[in-house]
Amino acid sequence: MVPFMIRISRMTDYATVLLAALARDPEACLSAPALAERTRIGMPTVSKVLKILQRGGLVRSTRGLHGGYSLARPAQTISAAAILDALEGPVAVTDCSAGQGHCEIETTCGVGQAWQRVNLAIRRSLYDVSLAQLAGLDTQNFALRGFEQQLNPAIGGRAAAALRRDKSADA
Amino acid sequence: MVPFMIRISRMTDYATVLLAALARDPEACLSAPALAERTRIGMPTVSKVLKILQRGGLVRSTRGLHGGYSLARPAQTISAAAILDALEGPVAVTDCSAGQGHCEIETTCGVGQAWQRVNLAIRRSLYDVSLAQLAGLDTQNFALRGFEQQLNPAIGGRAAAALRRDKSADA
DNA sequence: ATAAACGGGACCATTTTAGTCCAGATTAGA
DNA sequence: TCTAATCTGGACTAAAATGGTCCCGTTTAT
Repeated sequence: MVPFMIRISRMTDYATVLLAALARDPEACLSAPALAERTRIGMPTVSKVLKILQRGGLVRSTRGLHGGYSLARPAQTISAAAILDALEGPVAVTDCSAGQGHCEIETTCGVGQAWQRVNLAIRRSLYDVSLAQLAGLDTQNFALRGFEQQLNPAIGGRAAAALRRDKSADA
Repeated sequence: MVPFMIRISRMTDYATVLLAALARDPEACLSAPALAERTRIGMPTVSKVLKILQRGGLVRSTRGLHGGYSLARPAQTISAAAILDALEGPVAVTDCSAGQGHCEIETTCGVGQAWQRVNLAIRRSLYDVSLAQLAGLDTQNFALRGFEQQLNPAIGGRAAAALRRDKSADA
């Protein structure tokens, strides 16, 4: 297969597997041990990842006896970008773009700006893949378009346009 | 600033800075020490990165006294993807997609396929940014369009257009 | 009360990354 | 031919990130 450039951390991988499992049982409240068994991922790890997803607002948790986890919203409305955000968090493209020091080279630092463009494009494509698709539940492409727009206008279906606006605003 | 998801390793960052410096002096043959001074990057590190770029075919080297480095081809024809490839090398998206073991979960492994799509989209956008743009030398967008298409028809320059087509077609 | 579950975070081992250094090969110029 | 400047390859170490485990406190149905 073609060489790839983006490395998804193993934790993120686990997250999608777990989310996929939840997506398959939308109404159920699955406990961490139950999910560990279904996914064959180590129980402590499952627990850890679910906690992260909970903080990220992607899953809803119920505590106490018979507690467990379920998706916070329909699988079609959870984008790959949202998953990545929850797991990897905001990451700067280059030290240069985030930091403020040692960048006293003449024109060199027009560099950062072009990477921005790359990242926006990437982000756009990430918004166009839903958990439902990742889980293989939704063979229809780009299903989340309408949904996400409705639920969260800030990031939603118009993500691409919004991002493009951001870009020019920041530039 | 907007949160980003892709982290570019520091080495890759250095690489773009070095390549940008070379791009600014297309005809010159700059030595590693000279580049180290211009970029304020540590000399040993500069040397290391340049060696990698040489192996990756992005830079041509001249040995011996008065030796040095220069771009192997015009800055417009070097894509961000090529730089990433040289530095980071082929990386699998998920362990799942590369490995063969421990993936005996039922339907879970429809997962890999959707990530592929994400990665292709990313790759496409990576092809649409040239070193010239990264270096801030080419304010005109998508300059490598014709070039790279000519060099490698399989991945060529219509990437952006193709991307746009993908999106609107599926909407 | 109790047992099963989530929540937060400390903790360590392993891997990856960054950066340095050295010895060998190459070549222009004196 | 000799020398000095340069690239080439790889070994090596220190630091940081990552993956994974464990513990203890809180919550809650029975």
